[in-house]
Amino acid sequence: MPTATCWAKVTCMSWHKDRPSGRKGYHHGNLREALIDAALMLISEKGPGGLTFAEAARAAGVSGAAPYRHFRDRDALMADVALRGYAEFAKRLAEAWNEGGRPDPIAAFHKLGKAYLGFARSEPALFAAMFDSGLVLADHPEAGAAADRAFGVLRSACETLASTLPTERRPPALMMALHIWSLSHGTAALFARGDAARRPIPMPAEDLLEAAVLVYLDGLGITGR
Amino acid sequence: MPTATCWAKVTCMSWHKDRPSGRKGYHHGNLREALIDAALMLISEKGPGGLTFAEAARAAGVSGAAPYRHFRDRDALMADVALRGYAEFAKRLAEAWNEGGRPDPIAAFHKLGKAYLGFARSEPALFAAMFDSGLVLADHPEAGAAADRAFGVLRSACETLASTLPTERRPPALMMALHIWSLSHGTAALFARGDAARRPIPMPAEDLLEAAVLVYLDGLGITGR
DNA sequence: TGTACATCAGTGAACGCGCGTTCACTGATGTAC
DNA sequence: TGTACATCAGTGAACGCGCGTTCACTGATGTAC
Repeated sequence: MPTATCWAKVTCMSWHKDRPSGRKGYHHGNLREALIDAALMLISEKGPGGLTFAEAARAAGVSGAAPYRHFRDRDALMADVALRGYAEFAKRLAEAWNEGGRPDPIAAFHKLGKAYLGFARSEPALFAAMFDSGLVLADHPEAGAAADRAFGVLRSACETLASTLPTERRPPALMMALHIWSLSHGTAALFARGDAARRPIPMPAEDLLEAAVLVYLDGLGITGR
Repeated sequence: MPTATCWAKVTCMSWHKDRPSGRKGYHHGNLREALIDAALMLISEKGPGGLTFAEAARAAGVSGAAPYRHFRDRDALMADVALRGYAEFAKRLAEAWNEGGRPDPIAAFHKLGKAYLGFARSEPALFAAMFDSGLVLADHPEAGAAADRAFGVLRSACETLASTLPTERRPPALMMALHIWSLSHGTAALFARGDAARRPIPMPAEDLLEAAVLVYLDGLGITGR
């Protein structure tokens, strides 16, 4: 499976069967995707601040005016990257939860956490666009909706786990989901992100998070036995 | 007590008794502090990417060349802001832990969490310089040392709490500290930060974090009774 | 099937702007005597 | 106490550069007939 970072490139190559090496002649063929791909490269190399319209155009091999056919401005490009990030994020979380779902919900819950960290590690540019770009989700409803979908996966997983407890000891699923999100996000942002801002720790971030989730679930009375 | 954001301004005003309204004549008197103060303002208004050498000079009321007397480049200025951020952060965490320390360590532990969130909320510019500026701590030993001091407070608090348990049920303090840091940082970065990137939730972030810490400590067998 | 035409996507030249950086300079401060 | 001088901190003009943005344009594509 291609990573999201190279997705646009792959898409560009396969967009038209007769255009296997990308561009041919006057028209680019798939500039929008190429710009997003360039944005990912720039963000992962220099951080969200390193994304400029001009350099994205250069990386895509077009003139500086061409991007205006596809994005209103730099912010619109960043928002589109973030939107794709949230969509891919939601997809991966849903896969992690659904695949290991039925037999053992606690194991699936741990897979969900690993998917969170795995996303931060393998897609640092998307992660940065989503969480470090200063983008205000309220200004970008589509991205906000994708983010809500991702959170929805987490929340329904928490509902499933909570429902294994008798009602009088059952925690609110929303609270539980916010707790797990905070824990996963803190671990990812501090110790698992795939860029230079990662802080080194003497154990895999996955182990750290799994231990924390175990302790937390234990505190709720969800022990897996 | 003045916030750190206005600290430089206060310092500038009181630096020389005979210079109550700041600058007087050719020399600025305290430009270094004024530049840091300007940097805080710019970061809180436009994010870490919005900090430029030129605009900081303008905000401090000096020519564009003046900052070079005090900082090698923009990065050095950002690093100094982050250093101050970590120092102030460590100080506030230590105060929170020490003030409510003796009688009830669990209450003090919750105060520590509130201090983390309070810092993110009241000093968004310092918080962004520390965690969202792309600064690599390994390149700035002083800032790294201040960050280590902050983490040290958390770690010794965890040691105190862990030592209330019998040795066979005692968790490693390092792991515990990393868990609490992840949880606090995730909550702060997602729900408590004092800028536009904060995500709205239907309860105070402090309550959310306190509940999570309670559950977590419960999971470790630290119940406060 | 061929041709005329509308539409689309990218060109390249141009402009203003703000940033980073250097430079010789100059006003203020402090200190040696 | 006064004076000469070294040092320091900031000036302002200058330069190159890259970015954002607009514009009339042009080559390619698709479609009506």
